[in-house]
Amino acid sequence: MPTVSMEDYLKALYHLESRTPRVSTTALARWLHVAPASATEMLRRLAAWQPPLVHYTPRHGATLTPEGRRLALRIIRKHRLLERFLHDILGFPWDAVHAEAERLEHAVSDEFIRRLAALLGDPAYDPHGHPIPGPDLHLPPVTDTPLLHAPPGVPLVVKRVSDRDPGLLRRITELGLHLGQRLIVLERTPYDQLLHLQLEPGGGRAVVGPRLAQSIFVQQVEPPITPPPAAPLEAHR
Amino acid sequence: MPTVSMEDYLKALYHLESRTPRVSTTALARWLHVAPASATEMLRRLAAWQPPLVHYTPRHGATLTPEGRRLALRIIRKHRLLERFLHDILGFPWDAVHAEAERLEHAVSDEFIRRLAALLGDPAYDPHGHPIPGPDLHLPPVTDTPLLHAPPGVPLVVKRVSDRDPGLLRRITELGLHLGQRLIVLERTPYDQLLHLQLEPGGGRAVVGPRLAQSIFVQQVEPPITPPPAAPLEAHR
DNA sequence: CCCACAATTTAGGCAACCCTAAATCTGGAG
DNA sequence: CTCCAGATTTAGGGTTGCCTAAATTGTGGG
Repeated sequence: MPTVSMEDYLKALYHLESRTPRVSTTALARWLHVAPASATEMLRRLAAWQPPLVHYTPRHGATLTPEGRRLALRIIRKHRLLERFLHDILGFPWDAVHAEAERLEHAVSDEFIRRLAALLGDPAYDPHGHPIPGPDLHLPPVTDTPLLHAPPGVPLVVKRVSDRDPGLLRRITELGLHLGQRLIVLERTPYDQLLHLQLEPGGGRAVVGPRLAQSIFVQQVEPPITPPPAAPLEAHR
Repeated sequence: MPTVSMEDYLKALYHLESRTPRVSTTALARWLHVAPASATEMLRRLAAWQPPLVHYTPRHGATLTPEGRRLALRIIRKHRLLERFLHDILGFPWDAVHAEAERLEHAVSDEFIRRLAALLGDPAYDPHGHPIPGPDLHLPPVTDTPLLHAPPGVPLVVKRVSDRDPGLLRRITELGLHLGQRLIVLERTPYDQLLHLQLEPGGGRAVVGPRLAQSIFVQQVEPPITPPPAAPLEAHR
């Protein structure tokens, strides 16, 4: 695999921080497919940066500093705008844009990105539904949840899908799912091993396993003010 | 300055070979702004490649092998298509596209270039008038000559300009010159120190020194047999 | 024909990445 | 409160580039 740059480490830290406030060396290494020792080395470098890009306490993980977060978001902006370009203008399928953008994001200048954003009409989301940080690097709040944890019986919309695994994206497409797709969770088998879905409109059916259900993010369609008092099917978490 | 990759060495060798069949270490090093020792090192590596990318005789310079030339042309194709894109679609001024393309050419995939070429309508020339190798890496024969050596008194057209020096490009623009510009060499002072030009139509005048005159390539207007290929899309800004 | 000088290569180092194998911590089970 | 397994870091190397300084070598002028 191609070598991983400092920028990739910042991006990875940013993504991982949304799950755990402190990111462990191992989690970082696994995310980037490098050896733990390589992650340690880079964390030391990032912490030694002037100004520091991470707070790093050996053996206790790391967090991005504001400056580190700023740099991470700049790259994420580049990445997602490039994905829009690759998809909308060059016509790449959505399972191919990630890998291509991954290489380009390190090569494009800020000026390039300014012009590209203007050309694309300052899009707010990438082809997988991830929000694109604005020029000021702001992001809208997250309002979707993994399909895996979505309540059954209520109408949902697909808002976002993970993009790192092309195979996953292809499977999602094959299931007839796409951004904006409406669906309802009909039934979940014990331990969330399988989710039975009804796609709307058209009433198609689909069954997804937990890995897929964790990679698809949905939102309720009629934003509920009052949760239905009727006893719902038991909710697993 | 950013680090220079193996691909850059191949490109440099390709360009330099059009001047001297055998390229010296020093010429290569100067072209890439690296120390001679760095060029020596890379020549050894390129010659040790499997298959060899250069024929290298220590102390007597190097030549590209067919395989090396093929790789060089692939990158040049990427570079020039990217320049067209940056200029025509993103609106970069023509003195800025080279530097940007220089970074991007190493990051884009072949698939990206296929799609980009289609989007652009398979252009034959980059914004500076350099021919773009086709997918088969073929190039049209060179039919232009440096303005410096153009005959006086006959109508000429600007066909191509060197692109490595943004300052030069800016000066060319300021002089009122652009691709397709018609002109006549009125007079050359001894030793080609200065060329007096008449621009047509409009009859403007310009005086250029030898450096500029060597960076501008022209062709006589009443073309011998072959009609000039379609000029690249509109002129730069 | 020789020798000095310019061109080139060699020697020895540095930076950013990577890895494996061998220490060394840390935290949770008992 | 101990002890161990897993997590992490350290040690020692590798690769692609780059550089300076010190040999070399080839060649053109005398």
